[in-house]
Amino acid sequence: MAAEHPKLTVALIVDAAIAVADRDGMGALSMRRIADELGVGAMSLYRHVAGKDTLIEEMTVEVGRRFPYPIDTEPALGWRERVAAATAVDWELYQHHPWVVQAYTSPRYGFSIESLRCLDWLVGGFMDGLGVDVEVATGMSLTVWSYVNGVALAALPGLTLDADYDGPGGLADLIEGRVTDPPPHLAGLAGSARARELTDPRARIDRGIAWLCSGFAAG
Amino acid sequence: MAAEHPKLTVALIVDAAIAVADRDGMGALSMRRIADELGVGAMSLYRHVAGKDTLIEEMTVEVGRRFPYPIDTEPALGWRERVAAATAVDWELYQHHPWVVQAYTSPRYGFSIESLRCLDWLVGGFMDGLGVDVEVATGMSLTVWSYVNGVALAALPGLTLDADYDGPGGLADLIEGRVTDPPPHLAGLAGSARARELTDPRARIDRGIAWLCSGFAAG
DNA sequence: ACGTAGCTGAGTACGCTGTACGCAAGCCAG
DNA sequence: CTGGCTTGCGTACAGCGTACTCAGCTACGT
Repeated sequence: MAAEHPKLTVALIVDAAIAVADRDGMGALSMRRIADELGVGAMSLYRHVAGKDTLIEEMTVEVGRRFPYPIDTEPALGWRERVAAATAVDWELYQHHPWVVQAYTSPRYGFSIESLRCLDWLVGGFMDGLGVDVEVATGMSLTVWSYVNGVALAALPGLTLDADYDGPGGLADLIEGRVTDPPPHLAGLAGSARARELTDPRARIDRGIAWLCSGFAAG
Repeated sequence: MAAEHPKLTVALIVDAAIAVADRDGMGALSMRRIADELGVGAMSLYRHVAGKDTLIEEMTVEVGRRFPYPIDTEPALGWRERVAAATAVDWELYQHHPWVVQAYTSPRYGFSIESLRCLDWLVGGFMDGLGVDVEVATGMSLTVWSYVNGVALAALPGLTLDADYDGPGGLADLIEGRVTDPPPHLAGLAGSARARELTDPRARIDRGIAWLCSGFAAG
């Protein structure tokens, strides 16, 4: 007590929850841990938050607000620049808060009003730059988002609690030559320096986005 | 024990676990539920399975075996056909066992030896059809996989237990005109029949794959 | 100044989870 | 028949989300 907690608002709870998730991962995020972080009883949180699911949704909205697309700061960007900016911002977000990738998984990608504004920004770029209609432009935008999410998700280090899994997966083992009797074509990857780029998520995103943009431009 | 259980092998446990996950979802998958399914004590499972994580991994391997790529049955397919076949098989797998998409999330995409064979098949198609080297071909294959996963993940109905979320997301609301004051470009989606295709995951996959293949072909 | 209504935080408790540990029963070799 | 070894089971523990109840403070009408 002793007036240690300013007031215990929902914003405070969301901040504490983000701190816990950043530090210990989504698997360690529990109402009791959050309450401990605030020096408060677990049930006190429920005065301000409906439940864990909605808390997580508010967490994703909050961190999304902290990593905004340059919608207003760079309004005149071309469609390729917008795609690059969007993936860069998303990637930065995932680097600072890996748990959001999982969070996007469960409550079905909020599509908050802010998300719609971001989507609209991408869509506008495609429409102006490529002359496509809204439907096609939206499809392109969603494709970019899905791809970035897909790569980020697969690249997540230890998502829930599986610290036993050593590295980035069997592909790295294969490249490093630790796989006996690899399939014929993939055998060529063993020891290849350029193949090591395949295990770098950021590089994978850029390559994939380049292919996608090439496909967009080809109509 | 009245010889009711044939023997309680690991295969039996995996089958029961798959049945539970199919019926009640990944969120309801617990060791006790699996044991009940088999008419067996919960701790008995641990004689044959190291833990829940490894069980889930064995489940994904098993369902993967049930939905094989047409590697041996259709060896002469071109690269576009291989991509189409791979996405079709993956999609079918996700339809029958939605929980695998989540499972791929956690234990960091097994990349079992069987997965490597599938990857190799795609890689071979790209190398033969487009004349690219192993590194590029592997990048293309991984891009396809990541994209399909990304779409499937976002399209999952109720992943854990959030039955409160009604539909496929705010985008559908926007298309149906249930969003007040939508962003400028996206406003054009309201009431568009063609926009409804944007909420169909299968169609989204095909569109995105088409753009990707176009980008692959463009070099 | 005082009574009171309402808000806030905390405690207890329930049912669920994964699983470490130890014990009982059956099978098979000697 | 006897001893080991395998297999299944029951108990127990720590942790989870959260429904319900109650104590204490705040603020306001009178």
